[in-house]
Amino acid sequence: MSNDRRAEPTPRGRGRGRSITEWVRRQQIVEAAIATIAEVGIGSASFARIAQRAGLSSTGIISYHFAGRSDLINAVVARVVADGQAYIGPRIRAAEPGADQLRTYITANLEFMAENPDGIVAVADVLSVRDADTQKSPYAEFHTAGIEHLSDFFQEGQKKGLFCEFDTSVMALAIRAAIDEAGYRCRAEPDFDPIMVGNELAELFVRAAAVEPVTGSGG
Amino acid sequence: MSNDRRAEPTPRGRGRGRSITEWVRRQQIVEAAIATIAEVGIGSASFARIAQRAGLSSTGIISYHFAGRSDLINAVVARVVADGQAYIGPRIRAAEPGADQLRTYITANLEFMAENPDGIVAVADVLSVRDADTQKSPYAEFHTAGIEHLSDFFQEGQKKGLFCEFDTSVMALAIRAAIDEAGYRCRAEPDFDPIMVGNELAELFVRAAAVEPVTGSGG
Amino acid sequence: MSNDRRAEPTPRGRGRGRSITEWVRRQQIVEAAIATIAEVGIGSASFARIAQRAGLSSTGIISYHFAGRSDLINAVVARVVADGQAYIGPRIRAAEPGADQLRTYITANLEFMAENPDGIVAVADVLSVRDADTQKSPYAEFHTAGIEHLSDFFQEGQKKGLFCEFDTSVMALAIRAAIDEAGYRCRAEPDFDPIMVGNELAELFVRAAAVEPVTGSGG
Amino acid sequence: MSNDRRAEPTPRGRGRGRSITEWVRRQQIVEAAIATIAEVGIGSASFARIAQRAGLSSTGIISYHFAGRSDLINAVVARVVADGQAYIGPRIRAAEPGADQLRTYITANLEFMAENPDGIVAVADVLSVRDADTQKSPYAEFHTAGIEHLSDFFQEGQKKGLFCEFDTSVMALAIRAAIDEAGYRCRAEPDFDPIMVGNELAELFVRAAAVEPVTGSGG
DNA sequence: TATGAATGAGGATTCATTCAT
DNA sequence: TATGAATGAATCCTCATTCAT
Repeated sequence: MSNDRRAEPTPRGRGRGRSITEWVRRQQIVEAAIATIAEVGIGSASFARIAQRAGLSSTGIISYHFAGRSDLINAVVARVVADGQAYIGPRIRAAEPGADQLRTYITANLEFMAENPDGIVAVADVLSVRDADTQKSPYAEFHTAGIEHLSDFFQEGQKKGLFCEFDTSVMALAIRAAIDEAGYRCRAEPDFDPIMVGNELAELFVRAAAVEPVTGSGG
Repeated sequence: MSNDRRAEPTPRGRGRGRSITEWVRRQQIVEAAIATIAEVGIGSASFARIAQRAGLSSTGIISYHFAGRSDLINAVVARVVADGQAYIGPRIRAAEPGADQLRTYITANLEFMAENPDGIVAVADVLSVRDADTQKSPYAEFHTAGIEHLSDFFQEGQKKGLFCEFDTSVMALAIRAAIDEAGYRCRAEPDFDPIMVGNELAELFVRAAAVEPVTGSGG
Repeated sequence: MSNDRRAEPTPRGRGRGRSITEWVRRQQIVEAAIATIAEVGIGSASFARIAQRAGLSSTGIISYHFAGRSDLINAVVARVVADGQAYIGPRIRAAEPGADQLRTYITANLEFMAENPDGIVAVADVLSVRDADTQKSPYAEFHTAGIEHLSDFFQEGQKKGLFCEFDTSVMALAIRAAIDEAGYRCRAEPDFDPIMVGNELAELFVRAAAVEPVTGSGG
Repeated sequence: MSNDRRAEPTPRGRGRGRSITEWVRRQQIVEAAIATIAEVGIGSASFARIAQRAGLSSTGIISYHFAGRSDLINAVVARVVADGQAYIGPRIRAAEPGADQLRTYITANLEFMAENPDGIVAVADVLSVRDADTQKSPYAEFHTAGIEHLSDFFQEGQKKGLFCEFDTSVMALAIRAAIDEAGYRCRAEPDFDPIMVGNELAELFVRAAAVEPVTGSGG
């Protein structure tokens, strides 16, 4: 009847997982959304398709658990980012500062990708969407946050003499772009070998960032 | 989303420019489409918006000149790719084989981007779209073609000893990804300086591909 | 919009207040409904909004206590009408027959309105709703009952020579309409002074109904 | 896909009736809307029902000709108001200032109503709708404009000694409310005789507004 | 009794496309 | 060729209601 502000005595928004049932449903929907986006693309990932994949009998239930499309997509990104950090973080912290950490960052990303290709593809797809008004991706914060983090990592490394001189944000941009692009390939090309590509990318960027000629790079 | 083979009373599809008016109209629409996609994103670039920007009074005219949405988008990609090749090709051929050509490839790409940001953004956006059925980007051929071309370039270079050993397709992938990502930034961030980034990226990848330690970066 | 006869496991409909808790809950919901309708209008007064205002955590509880939307709205009207009669009735009975009672009827209505604006607005709003099938307001009985009562009052007055000749139902209609309209204004216009308007309306209709030229207004 | 601002190279909004076809369709839709609102009420007058009554095969066509629900409803109100003014205006101008004009105003309104009951009911219904946010009727301007006009009429009359002293806005409110209420009755009650009621109301308010005791009311 | 979750119908609106002018 | 009007499928979302707990 009207397009007024919401009014709901129900979960919807960021219902910090009040009940366990609700949390399970949200996860279920988020996972279905990830799979759907990865399969048909964000542009075709309608509530109907997501509900269908989740085995739900109605799209209304998605609207019930999420405040709207953006809320769902935010949850998708948050989920993948969280999973990724849980996977990658420890590995990086276990690596030695400098080239080793850089290598680990890249290879861990691609390993995670190998195990979770849908998530990576879905997020990359989501990030490519721009709002018609603001012209910016509403979900870009995760992306830029990741890149800035990487940039900081290089800056510290440079201070410690672990890396040569270069613009750290450009380096971060290039690495992140390569990883994301690899995500697409991972799904599009059956032959794509993420582990191999990870190693190659790692050596590539280690060469580019190394403080001095990398003599015996990989071996 | 799918629809084919109809009794076509008139030009439509690839009507290789029946008349000159027809050709002009197609160009006009393609340019409006590029600007629109660059501005609001492929997901919101409806025929209505494109027609509006082109100063057309009806969306029907787009359907008249193009066999469908895909046809128009193909034309968009083809146009940008052609423009890009016209800009970049000569510069590369003028450069010396090896590192210099690589530098030129990257910087020329970003120079082109600086002069034609809409095109780059539009194409990058278009390429992110996947067909719901095939799961593949219907426009990806241009992309993969470009990458394979770049990969071939490295392979030849390696044969001639101009580049060190690395997986050429991974290197090509990384470079292309960095350039495309830069395209996004170029539009999203007002401070983004494509020329500077081009130079940085060029040196970055030259270091990564160089046959031996790059001592003096630019010369 | 239509639905009836179901196996009712519990109170629901007119369960004349099985328990006291039940009665309290119903009152609570009815009051929330009145406030909600008055605020956002009958068209936007969804169960969700009403439940929210009532501090309930589920809309299900409304469905539990009321047989349906109509049942709730009926309760709303009944409640306001009852409150109104409790307020106005004694005042009228205390007044002298004829013009004085008429004055009292009108001013008491507007006094009640001044003290209970939500109720009046809500009811006026509710009465404006018509059922899609029957084309009649399902809640109109209260309205027409009120008007007929007023009409009877005038008829008796005319018999006793207290009022001049006029169509009593038209007079009743006009008075009731003026009072209801005042209700809307009361909420819509911050400056609206129900007491003043009540007095003005009272004199207006006394002039219109008086048996002979009204010389001194209040006496 | 997105809820962005419109983009349309087509009529939609107030397309001041560019083409004649468009104007005809708009009229057709407006008339269907009036009939539908009058029949099932504003709350149930969905685009689907209106399209059905108008013999349209799709609700999309309504969205095509009107910028949205509000635009359509505005057109409904504007149409009825225009028709009403065209009917009533000349009659009032032909009447003599003072009581005669007042009588004419009321009777002409009810005559118009007798000939066009749907319009009156529809508008009254529309005006009863409040926006959930602003709490005000988005279409109320016509209403208040009409009342203010009437109020001015009385004020001038009072200056010229044609009417006795009373609050002119309260009088205007009462008259307008009575007329609108009559509109409802006109549809709800088969026996309702608008001409008779018009005459009764006219005399009623003439008595209430007359400068001195009205001896021979109608003659 | 109360709750949260689920349901499915129905809401307006946008979209690419078609077709008679 | 170009236009405006029409189409109907598809979009997200809200709603009152039901039901197991």
